[in-house]
Amino acid sequence: MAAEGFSFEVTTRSKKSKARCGIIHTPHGDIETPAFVPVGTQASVKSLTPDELKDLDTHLFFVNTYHMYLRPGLDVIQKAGGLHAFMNWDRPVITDSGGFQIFSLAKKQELVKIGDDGVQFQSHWDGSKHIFTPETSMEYQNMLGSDIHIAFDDCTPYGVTHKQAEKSLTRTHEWAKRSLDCHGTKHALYGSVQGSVYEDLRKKSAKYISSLNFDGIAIGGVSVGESKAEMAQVLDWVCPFFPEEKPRHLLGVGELDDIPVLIAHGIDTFDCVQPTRLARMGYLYADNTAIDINKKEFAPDMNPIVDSCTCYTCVNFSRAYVHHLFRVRELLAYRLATIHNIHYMNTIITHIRSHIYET
RNA sequence: GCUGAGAUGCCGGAGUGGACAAUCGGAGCAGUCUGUAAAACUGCCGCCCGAAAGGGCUACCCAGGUUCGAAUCCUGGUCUCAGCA
Repeated sequence: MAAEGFSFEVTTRSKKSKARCGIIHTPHGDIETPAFVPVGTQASVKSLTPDELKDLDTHLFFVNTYHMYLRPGLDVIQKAGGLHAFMNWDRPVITDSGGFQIFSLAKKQELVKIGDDGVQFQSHWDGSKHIFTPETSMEYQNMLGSDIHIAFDDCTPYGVTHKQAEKSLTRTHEWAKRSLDCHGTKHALYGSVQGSVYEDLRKKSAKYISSLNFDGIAIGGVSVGESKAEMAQVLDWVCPFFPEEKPRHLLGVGELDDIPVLIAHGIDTFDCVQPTRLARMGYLYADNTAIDINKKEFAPDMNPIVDSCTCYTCVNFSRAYVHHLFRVRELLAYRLATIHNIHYMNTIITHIRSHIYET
């Protein structure tokens, strides 16, 4: 039984690779795949308005349940009429389960305690303690009303032993089952594949998650410190097990050079902080790399960031101007940079899509 | 002109006899960033040698002096600011 109003169709398959084009249908509209999914952790893709996101041809973005739960609080979002109404975004939204924060908050400080039943978080705002379980994560995501939910999982850091990864994976699988059991069909739910960099665990996980009645597959536990070769290998192991008719989301990946690789593996959507974060640091995509617009050499440079780029930033402003804005820390800098980087990402993907159509 | 305050590295600004090449900001320079505690973080930041440890040199307005030792104390300059005439 599929989630209400949710379906996926593959429209084209590449003959050269596992790449495919498709459409994810959701109650808030369609998502053409492959697609880059910008991250808007706290119900905002930093510095952009929803209208700007739409103009960039973004159809789906990523919000974090843990962050929404802490602030503004789910009661506020419910009062607003759900996440979509709260943010004034009428296109689809995908929410994270909170699973990644186990990894992320534990990395720097001990803000997290993991047990088999669930996880105790200490709020990064005020230190107050909160418990997330598969059941509460599903409940919270339902309260948010996002279109795609992710099962509660345990993301292992790079360097864990096989034994640790196995223990964590067992937990993730139990949590996957529990997530599914209590979730309902009002929204789509993706199961999360883990297993670190171990072939047997990854394959086991891919097989298991594929066997359950999820609406889609999420691959987690990558881009946590392993090499790009290792990441590609994980995709090699895992992707053949996935049902063709289900969409696959790769969690947290999306550096420029990752894109062709992940698409060739048959990934349909992928989210990543990198393009928007780099933008805010002044790193702007150009010629398949990023230029640091803060550098002095750009001070008198009257060219656009990228000559051929048709984004709002490149059409209207020079490198010199964007350089200036960053140097004096004007807020417009972050916005113009973010617009450019998302546009750049989307342009690359559109290009790859058309390539898949042709082959 | 009188009275008072002060002059510190690119800038702001600590330090008021040894632990000072000099706290801390800012600027500058370099680097990091992949399900965002990120408009963040890290390093360098007098000159020379060294990968580093470390060593050498020149330094806290100028000129003298006291002292084993001075950015710090004394004398005399120069300049700046505030108040009063």
